[in-house]
Amino acid sequence: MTKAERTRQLILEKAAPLFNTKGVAGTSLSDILEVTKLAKGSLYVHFENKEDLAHEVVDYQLDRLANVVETAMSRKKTAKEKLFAYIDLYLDPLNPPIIGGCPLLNFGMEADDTDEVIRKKVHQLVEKAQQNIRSIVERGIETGELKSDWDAKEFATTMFAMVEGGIMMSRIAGNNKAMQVIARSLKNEIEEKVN
Amino acid sequence: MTKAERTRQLILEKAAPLFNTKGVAGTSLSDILEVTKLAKGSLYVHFENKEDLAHEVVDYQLDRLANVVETAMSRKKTAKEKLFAYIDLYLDPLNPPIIGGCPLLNFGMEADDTDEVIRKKVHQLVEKAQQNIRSIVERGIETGELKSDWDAKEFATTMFAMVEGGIMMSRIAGNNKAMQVIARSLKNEIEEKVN
DNA sequence: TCAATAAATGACCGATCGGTCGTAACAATA
DNA sequence: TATTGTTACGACCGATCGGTCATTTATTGA
Repeated sequence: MTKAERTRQLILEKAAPLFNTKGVAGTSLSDILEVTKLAKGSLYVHFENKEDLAHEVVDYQLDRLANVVETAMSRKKTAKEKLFAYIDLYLDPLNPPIIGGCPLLNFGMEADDTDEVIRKKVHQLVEKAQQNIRSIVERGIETGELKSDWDAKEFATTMFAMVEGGIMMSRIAGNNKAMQVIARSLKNEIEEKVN
Repeated sequence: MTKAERTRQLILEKAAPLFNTKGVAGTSLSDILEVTKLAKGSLYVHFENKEDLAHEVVDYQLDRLANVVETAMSRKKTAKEKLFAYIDLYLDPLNPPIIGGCPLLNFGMEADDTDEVIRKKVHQLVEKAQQNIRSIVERGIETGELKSDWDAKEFATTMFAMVEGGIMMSRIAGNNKAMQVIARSLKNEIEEKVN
């Protein structure tokens, strides 16, 4: 890892939680300089401008999220276990694995009307996440673990919506009650589909 | 309505869609001056500062949302019809009744880490919306319209989460497919509980 | 080891930010 | 209609915004 690569990585790591909590518009370069302990000129060695940095930070955060999910699920064998692992990842939206909460929700809702580039990046991962859930259910049906009358695609959509909605509710409430109700409800629904 | 009241109302009306699409941090006073055709000093006749204006705009938007929901549901008689009316309100997140989309989602996700006052305002309406759904289900059970084994509170939480999650997904995707799947799924679930 | 290359610095820039205030225009009311 | 209180105005303020660049310092590879 060259010096440049290390510095670039440092900036992304330090800037990511700022953008994810305060938003892109709400985060200034001086905020980033403060946490990185770098001078302003250094930022521009590694990034074209604030917009470019924001886009790279989004990539960085979405990669992290994808990895967290991937790791948690790959540890499990059965479809049910994998789905439960996914749900468990989001059980505590007030102390989330990624500071500031789900970047899909945060960046997505800020960017939907303001930044087409970010919107598309977020969209890609939203699609991938649903595809992931869907594939697990479909494979579960194929192996006979899950009942075959289950609409995998529809379930993927509703499950994803419930999780994101639950995160929103819990973060707004300042407690995790909503998310716990939702997790229980989702797990019941899955349990009913296990043969 | 005095002159002051009219001007104040004008500012709220014109500023609301700006805040709801670009966010509070992403909206400048000059943006607001442009759409209101007012001079800067006028803003400060009616509001203390930008933060105060933002809080009043949030109140204004949440009142509007509450009214839209209230109006749509009060037209209907049965519990099923009322719940369907609620769902139908959100069927087209790309052309929503409130410009910029659901203010609970927009303001909520921006404010959860940055503005406690807004967070609490949003929280109140989120609670009220759930309570509303819950009451309708409970009354439906009492009148015998709905099956009595239905957990009204849990349903209110999951339904609200699904709708908000569906809005998020559709706005990020740039189409309404996700929301339509969710609406259909919710309506099926309700239909199954009708006696 | 040392020359060539790259990264880091921070003073500096114009633009824009949120906010103030003296003055002019207007509205309300007696 | 005259008077008084209110609203609207916009030049102005200091601070901060995102961004540049000549110079210094550090890294790299021959």
